[in-house]
Amino acid sequence: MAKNYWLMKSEADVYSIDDLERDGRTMWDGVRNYQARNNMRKMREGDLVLYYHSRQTPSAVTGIAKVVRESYPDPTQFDRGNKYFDEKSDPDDPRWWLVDVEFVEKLDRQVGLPDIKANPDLSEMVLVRNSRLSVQPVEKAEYDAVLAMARG
DNA sequence: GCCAACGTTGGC
DNA sequence: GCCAACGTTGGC
Repeated sequence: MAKNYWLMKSEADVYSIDDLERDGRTMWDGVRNYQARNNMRKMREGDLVLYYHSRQTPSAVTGIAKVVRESYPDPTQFDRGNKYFDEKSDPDDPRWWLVDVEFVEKLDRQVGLPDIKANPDLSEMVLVRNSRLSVQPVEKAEYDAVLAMARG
């Protein structure tokens, strides 16, 4: 099966590419949106991820990560007291799933949203068309185009 | 900090 | 099953 490409958003001041670099890998917990969850369930080990910072100016792709563990139930949904606790989720049929991702690279040059929007080859990116989805599929051509911009 | 766009909830 | 009300995300 061919490798797939994705984009995952993180609030820059909550968990940045620098945090991922320091930790090496992380559980992508706390996603509570069905479309985003469904996308994570489609991820396969080795898929590559554009790491995107929202809530910075400008928001931007700042790095690359890799899927290193395929989807499994998000433990925070069963952890009463955790901010992501979901009392409606049944342990025998978990509602929320996540993947583990590993740090690959921090981009020397971030690719800002205005630049992405200005690139006609990227006008169909989910990021441009539905700005709120936090885990999105990315076409290989789009992935390559973003990295080409990062590398000048 | 504001608010538009979007997703979810719940009353009917 | 519709849709108004509400909450959240994220660009600006």
